This record gives sequence, C-alpha cells and structure tokens, in this order.
Amino acid sequence: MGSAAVRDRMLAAGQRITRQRDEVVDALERARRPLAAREICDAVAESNPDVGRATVFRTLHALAAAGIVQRVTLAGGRPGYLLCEAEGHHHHLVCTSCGRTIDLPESAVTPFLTGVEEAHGFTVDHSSFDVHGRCASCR
Amino acid sequence: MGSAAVRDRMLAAGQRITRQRDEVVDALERARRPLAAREICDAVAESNPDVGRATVFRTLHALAAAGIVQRVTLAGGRPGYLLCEAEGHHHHLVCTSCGRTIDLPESAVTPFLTGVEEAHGFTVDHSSFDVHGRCASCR
DNA sequence: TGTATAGTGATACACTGTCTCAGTTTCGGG
DNA sequence: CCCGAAACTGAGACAGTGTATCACTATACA
Repeated sequence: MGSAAVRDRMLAAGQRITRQRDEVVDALERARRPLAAREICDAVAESNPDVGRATVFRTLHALAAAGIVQRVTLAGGRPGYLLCEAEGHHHHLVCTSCGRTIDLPESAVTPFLTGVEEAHGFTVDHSSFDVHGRCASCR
Repeated sequence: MGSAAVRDRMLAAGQRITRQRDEVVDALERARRPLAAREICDAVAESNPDVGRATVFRTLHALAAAGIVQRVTLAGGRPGYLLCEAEGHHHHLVCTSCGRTIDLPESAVTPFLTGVEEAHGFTVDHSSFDVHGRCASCR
C-alpha cells in the first residue's frame, strides 16, 4: 500500500485513492529508482493481474500532474518514471551505475535559467534536465 | 541534396554518403525545426517511397553519432530530431510557439554543471536539457 | 576498375502511449 | 449509513517509436 504521505498528496490534488493506484505507487516505492512503463505494468500485474495497462498509464499521468511522480529520461533515451520525495518542481541526477537518483532543487537551477533567459531574450515555460553520471558512492 | 557542409562532416566521421541519407538530411534542412521520426519517414517517402523505415532510424542514429543531428524532447515528451548548425556538444532552447530552436553552447552550461558536480560529489557523463518557452520574436 | 565493408529493405517484434465505451467505484453530503 | 454525481476502470483497437536479422547492394578508396 502506498505511504500515507503519498495518499495525502493525491487527495490534496483532488484525486481519488484506488486499489490500482496504490499498486502503482507501491511498485515505485519498492524500486527506489526510475522504472520503465513496462516494469511498472509487470510489477503491478504480479500483485493484481487484472489491472489494465491503460490504467497504469492514466495513473502515472495523474501522479505526475500531482507532482508525486516525474517522467525522466533514462540512459539510452528511454522514458522512466520516478517517485519523488521532494515536492514542487525539481530535477534529478541519475547514476548510470546504481540507478539511483539525487534530487536537484529548482533553486539550484533558477540562477542558471535566469542567465539563459537574459542572454537570449527567451522566456522559459518549462525545463527538464537529464543529467547522467556517477554518484559519490559509485565512483 | 544535403549541403556540402553536412557531407564533409559525415565523411569526416567515417560515414558514407548515400542517396537515402541525403534525403533524410534534406528533410531536416527543409523543416528548420525538430521533426518527429514519423514526419521524417513521410518526407523521405515523398521523394523516394523505397526508403525503408529501418534505414531512416539507422541514418538518424549515424547522424547523431556524428553530431550532425540531435535528438530532442518536444513539448509533450515526444522525441524529435533536429539538424544542428553548431558542431560539438550543445543544448537547445525550443520555442513552443514557432517551433524553432536556439543553440546554447556547452560553454554556457559548463559552469552550472561544475557547480552541481561539486555540490553533490557527482561526475557528469552526459547531460541534455529540454528547455521550452517563447523566443524573443514570439513574445 | 575491383573489392572489402558499410549500408539497405523487408519484415517481425517489443514497448510506449492514446482513445473509446460500457460498467464500476469512490467520496462527500444528507 | 446510504446515495448519487463524478471520477475511475478494463478491454481492446490503434498508432508511433525503435531494434534485430539476413540476404542483397552500393560506396569509398587503392
């Protein structure tokens, strides 16, 4: 079952708690790393084979809208989904060795983006960074 | 036919010039904006219906390896391919209004990445930024 | 011009993601 | 506690992305 914290965030976002959504959150909580859509479907099917693929994708969309999950780009360009502890918009460093992620708060990025906006007369609506490398413990 | 500059860059990368590759480059040069794989297939098929889908993907891969094309993320998370004037590793600002892109040289990004590395004990192997917003002339 | 080798087309396969529609479940108010 | 509006679900069809194989072909270079 998904943690109480996640539940509260979903309710706060006006979304309902369902068995199916619980199982998606569960799979992500157990993994502690970004999962491909396929991996999530498989993990969910293990505890409940009757959950449809469409529901998994809808759930991921809903969780992303609530800021609970973030879609990231894995090494190789494949998309993955990551459960975020941090609330609000933020970015991630993805370790190519152990697969774990490090949160990068928006505040660490804002000065850089502001500089870019000023240099090019560009207004940033949305940004996402894919930074792959090795974390401190994998070097 | 792809420009001579692109031809030289492909030869320099040890790749052969073929009719099919020329047509992929052509499609991207005409568009002057990132294209979805499907759009490239359609554009190529218009001038030569016998070019296989697999060849288009292989060509995009080869062009990306030579730094001639970059895979970017379009609004909505869909992948797109962009012909790059600039050589070497760099990033792009994508205008959500007119679809055009602005090159962001690696040198504009390095100080930011260095700061991130120092703050988190992380070694960056590869980074790609998706920055969406409005360019100066679309505001 | 000849030839080693890179490139090609067809086809099959796997994954990602969206849509529709009838039926079900949840949440909040009474 | 029960009810109903509205959100959610499952099945299945569909479309795009991307990779692999294998026999065949075209290119670059000596």
